[in-house]
Amino acid sequence: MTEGPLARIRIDDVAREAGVSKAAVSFAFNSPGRLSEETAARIRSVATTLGYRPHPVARMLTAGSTATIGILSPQALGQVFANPFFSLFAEGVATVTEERGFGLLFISPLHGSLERAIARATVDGIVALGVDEQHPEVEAIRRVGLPMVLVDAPAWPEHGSVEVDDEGGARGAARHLVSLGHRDLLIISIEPATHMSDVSSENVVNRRLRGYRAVLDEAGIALGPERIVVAPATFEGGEAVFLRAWEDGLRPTGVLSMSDAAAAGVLQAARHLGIRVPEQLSVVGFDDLPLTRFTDPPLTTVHQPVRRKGEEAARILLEALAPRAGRPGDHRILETRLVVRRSTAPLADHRSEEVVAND
Amino acid sequence: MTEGPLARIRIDDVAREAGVSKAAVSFAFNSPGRLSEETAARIRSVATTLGYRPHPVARMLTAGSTATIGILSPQALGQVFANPFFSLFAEGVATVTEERGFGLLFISPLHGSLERAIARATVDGIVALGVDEQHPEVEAIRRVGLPMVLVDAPAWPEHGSVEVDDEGGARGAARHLVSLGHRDLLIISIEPATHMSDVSSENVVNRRLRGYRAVLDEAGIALGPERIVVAPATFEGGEAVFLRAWEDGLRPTGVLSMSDAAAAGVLQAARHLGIRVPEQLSVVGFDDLPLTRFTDPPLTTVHQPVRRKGEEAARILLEALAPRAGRPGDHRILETRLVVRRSTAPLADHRSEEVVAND
DNA sequence: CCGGTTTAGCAAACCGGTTTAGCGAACGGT
DNA sequence: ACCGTTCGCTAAACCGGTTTGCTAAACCGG
Repeated sequence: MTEGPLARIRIDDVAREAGVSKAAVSFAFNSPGRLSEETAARIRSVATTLGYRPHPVARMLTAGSTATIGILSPQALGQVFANPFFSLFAEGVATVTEERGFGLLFISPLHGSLERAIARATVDGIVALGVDEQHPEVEAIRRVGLPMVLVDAPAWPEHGSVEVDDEGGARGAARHLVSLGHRDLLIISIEPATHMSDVSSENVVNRRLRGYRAVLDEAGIALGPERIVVAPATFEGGEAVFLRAWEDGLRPTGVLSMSDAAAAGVLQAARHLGIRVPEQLSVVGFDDLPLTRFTDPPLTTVHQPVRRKGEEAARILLEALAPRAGRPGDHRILETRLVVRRSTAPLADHRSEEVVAND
Repeated sequence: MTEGPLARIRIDDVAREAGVSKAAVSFAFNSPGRLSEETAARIRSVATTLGYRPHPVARMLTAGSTATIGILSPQALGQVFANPFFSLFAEGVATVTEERGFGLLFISPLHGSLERAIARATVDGIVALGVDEQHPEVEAIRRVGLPMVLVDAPAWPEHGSVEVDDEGGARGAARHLVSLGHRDLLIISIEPATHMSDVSSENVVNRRLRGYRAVLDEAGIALGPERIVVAPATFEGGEAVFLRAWEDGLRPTGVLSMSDAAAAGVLQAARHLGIRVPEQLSVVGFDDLPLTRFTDPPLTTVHQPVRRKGEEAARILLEALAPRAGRPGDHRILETRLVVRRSTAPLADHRSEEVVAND
């Protein structure tokens, strides 16, 4: 494939060929002022004809920095990239790291051990998604002395954090359905183990649930356990769980899904059952991922600024690495907002009765 | 944010604390056999209480390898992650690198220069997407002496490559529509500059176009230039370009799109125009990305094994890094196949006439 | 009790660069 | 003609580990 014999050109090779010391070669690139213009030019020309590139690892070692930051997630990378939420988040992180000239390394469990992966990672700092204070990994990172920013985890003095108002968003979604007259709802939660819409599952799920519940309680709507079902945050997951609920005799007029993908699956299930959306069933998703543009009808959902979350996390981290004047806070809480599209509509009266009867 | 004062623990600190030489400390971790079990244990315990982690960069320098591979793409990372094709590809690469204990670094132009980014990348090898032999970057990589695998680029002795039978896939798509009786077609090509479904645009686009054309020529179907339109590989792009074609008076009964996203946009445009799919319009996409699960109706499309493309690329690269017995070939060509779903149907006769009239 | 082998651990070289300290030659001023 | 700078470059230390070569002590059998 590529050459084996052709050994890499080292700085000494260039020095010898140009008849100077290796220090001179280094100067020729990094502090040309310390050499006569003539010699500097000669050295550079020798270097190019030899095809010399300074060894990045050696350079890192002396520089004491890697100019790279890591994105850490506790799942296997295969799962991570399958998750559109993550892609969007990474997009945000990448935009700012790239602009600042930083590389991006993905850190995931190596042979099952995140700790090992962290120890081996050549990064200046870490953006962690889906871990919170409790996770032992966080302690591991701190021990190594790496700056980090936790996403979707509560603030903490020792590191930066970026959060989103999940609870408020959930309240908005629930309020929307309630104000449309819906009282018979199905909540689709996210299964922790698999592909997650949002990775720091437990907390995010709880916060959203709290939001839904607050509004429903206030509206006097009972929320029995059979009304809260769990599904992986996938198209298939949402489809299956809604079909099952239907078979179980539930006849909700509104669905609150914690993930867009599952919401899209519900749309599909409804179509299959001959239920018209939004006339007979209202569906609200969560996250406002790009996939909402492909659904029919377009999905009403809770928008959260996923890309900006990535941007903010990266910004806070880079700020911590190279503190400058007027540094913004280490902790950010970003807003969520309901985006009403066409998968929700007022409760039709004739159905309302049927529903009550069913209740 | 994180502590500044707390300097990183070095190997000398451990050595001093344990009352041994730094060589001994190194042995305690890497060749425990060279130390008495007792001392080795003592050293390790001192190391853990001190929180010592060997500096990964220093270790790389002596090891002569980074245990990391790079994914290179000529676009900005922001665009890269926005591209579901890429996510899927990365998923494949990540799966095998992770399994083999390798890290994954994303390489993209730094301040506009891919060369610079390559020179700085601490990787043992590179999987390159969207570049071909002509690109000067490829030459740059070779100069640095890094093994690489080119994806969607023709085979070449010096490096590995993974391709897909784009032309055959396109033929399959065209044949499908022709055999359903369609003779009035619209081809939606991919705009090179923006978010691309497939990144090595020029070649991929040409290969697919060649495939479409071969079948249509054979069937005696004229393909005037007004029948080939270009759009970014996005939902909006497909939507807009179809609406424009319609306004221009074109009344195709079948659409061959080189990207799934644009095909989904066509579905949306058709809905907007009151055209029923597939009864009045057949649409075929390309790539078979996950988004096809969200469209209504489900999209007929040309499947290509994107994830496997990533897997194969990574495998070939790792094989080149650590050659083992029975190494598989350096070049792979993967198959494509038509997946017929519900966005295509036989041409209805009454429309056939209207179409001919229109031609 | 002695020579030979093993064992345990150390000092130093090395990986490939950057950076500091310093040295000889050219230069300028008087 | 002499002294103090400045200029241009080099030697050596350093970054933080790993690895090689070696030595001193312990161990062994005869």
